[in-house]
Amino acid sequence: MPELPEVETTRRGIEPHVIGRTIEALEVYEPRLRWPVARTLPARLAGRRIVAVGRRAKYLLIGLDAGALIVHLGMSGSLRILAADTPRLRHDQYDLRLDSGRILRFNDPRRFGSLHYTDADPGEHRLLRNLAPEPFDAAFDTEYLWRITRARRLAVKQLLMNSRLVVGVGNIYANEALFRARVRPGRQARHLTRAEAVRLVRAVRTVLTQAIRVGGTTLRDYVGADGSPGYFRQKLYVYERGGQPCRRCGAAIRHRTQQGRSSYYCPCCQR
DNA sequence: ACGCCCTCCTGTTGGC
DNA sequence: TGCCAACAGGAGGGCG
Repeated sequence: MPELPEVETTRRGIEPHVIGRTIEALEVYEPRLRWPVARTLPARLAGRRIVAVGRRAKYLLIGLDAGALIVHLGMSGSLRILAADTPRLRHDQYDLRLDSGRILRFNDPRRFGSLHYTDADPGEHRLLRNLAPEPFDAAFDTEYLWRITRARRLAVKQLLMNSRLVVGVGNIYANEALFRARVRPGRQARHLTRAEAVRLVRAVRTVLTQAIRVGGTTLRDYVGADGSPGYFRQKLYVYERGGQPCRRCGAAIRHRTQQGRSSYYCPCCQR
């Protein structure tokens, strides 16, 4: 599912194809996404030039000469660069037609993705305003994690997946980071030790970095801008490995449902 | 303030 | 073999 590494891979993949290009048209085939795509969007975008492609948490920010697009891939979305005459497939939801003769095409079987336009600073948009610091920012350090875990009774995995506290980490990377930090997903945040906080900050960063390096994780739908899958699935230690031997110690990986989400951990390596 | 739960959606899977 | 229910999950919003 698109988490930070998949969004960053998409950002890097589309950037060279869209920077400096002018948007000829936005064609919306299915406006019923996570939030309805504004009917006024095509008129606003026609003729705008793309000047930057950024990312904040799991949001892609496409900077225009006036305003910006805020794109979310949801849980099954992907953005691809294609020739303008590429036949449409099932679940293609919108196309951004560029003056290069190519299109930026959004495909999303489950329609949890979204597309917004803002004429102000995207960071002030209601979707971005309350997000936690980026995992690679200096602000995301042991001190920060220590502070937000004190007095919190929620499970540390829920904390990692709460975008007001930590961004970019979804179910896959939360499980993987916790394995690397040797902390069980169900542990209460407030019971994290200082040493574990140090390891967890490091683990979040390294797992995201390593995933970005191989183009993210493809379970089913996700592909990068050129249509190629991510290869981090082969590097997973626990996710979707219930019952299989731990790659570190050989014990059977456990699976359990936590707040309706799958958690995986090694009963031997993780405390 | 905190934290749980619901909701959106559809392809896949597993059980009977 | 075929049908249907359960499941998966990002994340905002509602509620206790």
